[in-house]
Amino acid sequence: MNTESLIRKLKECGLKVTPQRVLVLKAVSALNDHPTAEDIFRKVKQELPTISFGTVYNILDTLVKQRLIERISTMGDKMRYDGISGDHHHLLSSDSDMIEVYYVADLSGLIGTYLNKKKIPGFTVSGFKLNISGEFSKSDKN
Amino acid sequence: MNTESLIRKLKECGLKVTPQRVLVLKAVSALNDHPTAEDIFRKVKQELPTISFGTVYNILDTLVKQRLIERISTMGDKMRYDGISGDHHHLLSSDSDMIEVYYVADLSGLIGTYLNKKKIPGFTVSGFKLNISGEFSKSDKN
DNA sequence: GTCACTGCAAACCCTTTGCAACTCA
DNA sequence: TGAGTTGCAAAGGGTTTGCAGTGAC
Repeated sequence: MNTESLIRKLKECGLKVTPQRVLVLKAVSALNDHPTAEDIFRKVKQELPTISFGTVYNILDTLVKQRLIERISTMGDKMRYDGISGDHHHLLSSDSDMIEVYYVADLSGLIGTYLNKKKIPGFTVSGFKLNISGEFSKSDKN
Repeated sequence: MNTESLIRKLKECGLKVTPQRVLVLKAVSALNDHPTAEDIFRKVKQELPTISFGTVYNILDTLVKQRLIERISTMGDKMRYDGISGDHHHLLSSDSDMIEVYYVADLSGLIGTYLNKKKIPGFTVSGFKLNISGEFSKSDKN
């Protein structure tokens, strides 16, 4: 995603546009493998060596609150972030904290239709994510 | 779940049966609301006041490795555990780390059938969990 | 009797916070 | 200019680890 549209996104949320924020947002988008805060920190530091860890955390928090990125839940200990937009679910490795994205429009449709039809008492659904656990075969990346 | 069957489960996994392990396993089963390690610690401490936090963590780790309980992923900062067996998914509150169980055999069947039919290249599915996010209405418990 | 487990406390590590300096609007 | 943001460093809090003592088998 280009810098201009990232800046526009920040402005649309009423956030001040700082180099740090643009770079963090760009890094989360670029690192499409659900980076940890540290991954993002290292990536941004390449272009802006003066940035601090605290700032990265602050910015990530702000971006999550504005729903520009997502915090995703994993089995692991660290938080991971997801800048990917659109319908996707996650493949989680059983024996490591490897994650991959699984795009499946029709599966989302299937579940969405089901949840719409079958109301859940006392709960209003706003979204859902399917975590599929299993094992990656060796040939796969990483 | 009664104590005998808990003990049997431990033995089946080749684990030494200690009062601490039995009580932790019992607590996770009894606390059906996805307790944190601290919840479990407090519960067990009622019956065994000498137990320590470290032991609870150690035992939880062991039980997860033996697949007697599950670690579940939440948006929150703390780890939560799930001793519930059987097909169920989770309702996650958007604005707190409240979790509830959602039993739906047919939804699981729906997704399971889909995943069986549509193979994922480079990945062998062993299970899945649907995280449904949204809002609980006030009338609901808590 | 042996070896694994417990209890305790310190270490660890990721994340948050406080505050002075700075900067975008 | 001034409200909001950054950088830094220290604090915080959940989890892990090391080790001596204990207990299950």
